[in-house]
Amino acid sequence: MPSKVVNVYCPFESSSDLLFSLREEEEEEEEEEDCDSLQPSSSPSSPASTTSPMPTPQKSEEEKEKRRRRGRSRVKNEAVLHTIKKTRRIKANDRERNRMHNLNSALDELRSILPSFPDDTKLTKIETLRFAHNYIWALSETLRLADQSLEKPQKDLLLPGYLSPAAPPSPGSDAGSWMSSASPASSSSSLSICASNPSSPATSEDYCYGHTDSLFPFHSLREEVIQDTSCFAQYQ
DNA sequence: TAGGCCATCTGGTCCT
DNA sequence: AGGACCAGATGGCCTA
Repeated sequence: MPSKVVNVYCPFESSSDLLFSLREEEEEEEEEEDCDSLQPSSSPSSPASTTSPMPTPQKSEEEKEKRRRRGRSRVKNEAVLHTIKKTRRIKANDRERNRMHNLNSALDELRSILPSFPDDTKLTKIETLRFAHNYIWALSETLRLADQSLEKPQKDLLLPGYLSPAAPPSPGSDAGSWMSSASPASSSSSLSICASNPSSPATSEDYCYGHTDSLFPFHSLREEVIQDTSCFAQYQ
């Protein structure tokens, strides 16, 4: 059975603030437990009252003092352990937060080199990863076809115009075929629109959207480009 | 209002 | 032992 996770809202500016507060809290707990630790001497089940012979008043005071000290040190040890656990957790939380921030920064960098869509909505994490995958595939496919066309020039193999970085699709070109080739699956073909240099987003945008806004169903395309995972199979 | 996305916390596991 | 990584849980925010 999964334990219920309780999210604790942290109103503190920093871990040290929180630690300070925790210490105060623990000191209070400690005081309470100290009081408790004094109780057993009056308890009927206390070993002192059952196993040892009746102590003299002086000895009983010493025993009590010893017990007090033992109780205090036990509580102190528990409190220290508790504090150590808490500080470790806080440190681990900080690290985890930083780790996720780094991950998000990397995703932002990835987003920044991917062609953006006209509606300019930020890609979600999963969309970014899928789009990047498809984008890389489209670029490598472009290179492969370009190589082939160099090896077999002219009529043996015609590099589709839309896949040539030097020849982006013209407004009058067949948008349908442009979208439906050069992909492991016809449905993910629109990748080819992004087969331009990722390091030059402006060019990418020109290439991807420059003159084709009126031709291109970008919203459905976005779904298509990002969501299509069929080309994953090629690399699995 | 339901569902999607996200940030954060948390405990477990693996690695150095 | 401590840090990195991971997955589950939870709550907040936003949008259709």
